[in-house]
Amino acid sequence: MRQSEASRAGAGRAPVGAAQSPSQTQRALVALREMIVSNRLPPGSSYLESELAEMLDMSRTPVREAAVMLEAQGLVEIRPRRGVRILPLSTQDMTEIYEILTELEGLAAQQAAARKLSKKEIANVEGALNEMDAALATDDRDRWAAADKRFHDLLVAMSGNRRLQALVESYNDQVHRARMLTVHLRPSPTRSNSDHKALFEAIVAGDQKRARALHTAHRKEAMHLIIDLLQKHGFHQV
Amino acid sequence: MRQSEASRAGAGRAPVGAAQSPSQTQRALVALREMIVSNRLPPGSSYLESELAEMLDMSRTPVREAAVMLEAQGLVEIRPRRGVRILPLSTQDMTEIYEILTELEGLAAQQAAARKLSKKEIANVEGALNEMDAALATDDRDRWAAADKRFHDLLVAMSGNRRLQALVESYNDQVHRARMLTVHLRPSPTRSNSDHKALFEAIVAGDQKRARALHTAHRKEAMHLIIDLLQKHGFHQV
DNA sequence: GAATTTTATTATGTATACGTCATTGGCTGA
DNA sequence: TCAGCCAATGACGTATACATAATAAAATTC
Repeated sequence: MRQSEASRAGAGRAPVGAAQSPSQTQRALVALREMIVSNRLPPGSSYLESELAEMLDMSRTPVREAAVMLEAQGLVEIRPRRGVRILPLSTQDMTEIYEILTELEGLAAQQAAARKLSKKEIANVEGALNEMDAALATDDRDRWAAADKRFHDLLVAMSGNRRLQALVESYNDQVHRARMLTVHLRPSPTRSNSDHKALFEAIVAGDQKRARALHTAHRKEAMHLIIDLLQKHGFHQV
Repeated sequence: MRQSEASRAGAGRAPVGAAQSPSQTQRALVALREMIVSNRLPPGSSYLESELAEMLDMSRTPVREAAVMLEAQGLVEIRPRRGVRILPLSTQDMTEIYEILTELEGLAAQQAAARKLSKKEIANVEGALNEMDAALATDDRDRWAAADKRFHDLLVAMSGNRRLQALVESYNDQVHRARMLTVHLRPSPTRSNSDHKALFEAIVAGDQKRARALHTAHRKEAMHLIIDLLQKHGFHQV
């Protein structure tokens, strides 16, 4: 029946340098995370394990396993007999997360400044910066947000601390919805772009103190901007 | 057979104000984490899911679920067909974790200083400080380590940021083994105690900058101490 | 008519079943 | 003796089965 198709499709998909085998659990994890982050499973809504299993065309087992992982990441809550609930974030939650992110990314910026960056790393960051400028010129907010995310991801990767990278990614997932929401409500992020450039210069120059200070200030500002916007527009939860 | 005894025992145990229901998964999670951080399951060793299930007298399902959670926490690695492996930490790993911890606890100290602490909070911290002094007087290292941990846990709790608390706890679990190991190798932690007191004074005085700086310095020192000790004694992995 | 008890439904937690794939030991051939 | 192949064992991933507990619904009594 259904499962056999699905597993064959899954097994047969593996293209050229496929990672390992896309296990059902992995599929569920990726699919659910994507659906949550993209707001297709809206915050506050609940789903029975069996519903999700049917959605993803697999049995409850891998869905459950993925749900456990997502709960560990703070994206959902598993409530006995009431299904998997997509966690909404209050402004309080947002504050908690941004405080942590600010801190961790500040550390990343400092460590990145302490390193000797490769040509490729520099080129990648410059690519992201240019992309942001281009997006700004046409006021393409989604494109800008994507490039902004890329810039921050690259920066954290440059820290060389893998755990730091994973951690920041995880928390970014949690606030992604809110960020996407406010990116269309906020004023044009010209200031943000110049911040990024100054920060990058400090990193390349190896000025650790300055890199950290600039980044921390940048993030704090972004945090206040987002939280104020959410409150002004009456989103007490996202 | 076995399971029926076990489940009856589990269901029947729930004493007076029992949390929720001690599900098998919860039991497995708690038991495994305890065995790992206490070094009863030594780093580098591997266990088949079926072995662990037998150890804990339950089926593979809850063991697997708990293993997934522990993997998310970074304590184990699930290797297909090779069992659940207790992750050893290299000095590189220790460095990564301590860098993050230093940062997060520094933030916690700052935020604690920004708050008005309750009488109870202050009393608790003072209790831990006294306990450390007492332990120091008899050079009871295990007792000192327990009080030290309590001090740091209290401090993070005082930040008021729940996520920060959970995060720090999680990373502390990961380095717990190494800390226990070195606490017997290090010189008497008199310096540590005076550091703690100065830090606490800064927090009570509401001096955020100073609280953070003191804490960061304290943690950095501890990190170097531990890593140097491990290297000097030839532990390249723990 | 309302409240309470009883029954029925249903989702979950956990055990078990089962096919697949990897690894290991033996066997064959040189 | 050793390299390479093959078979067999076994662990895992995932599906399914099943008992339990909770909720919803229905029925009965005052």
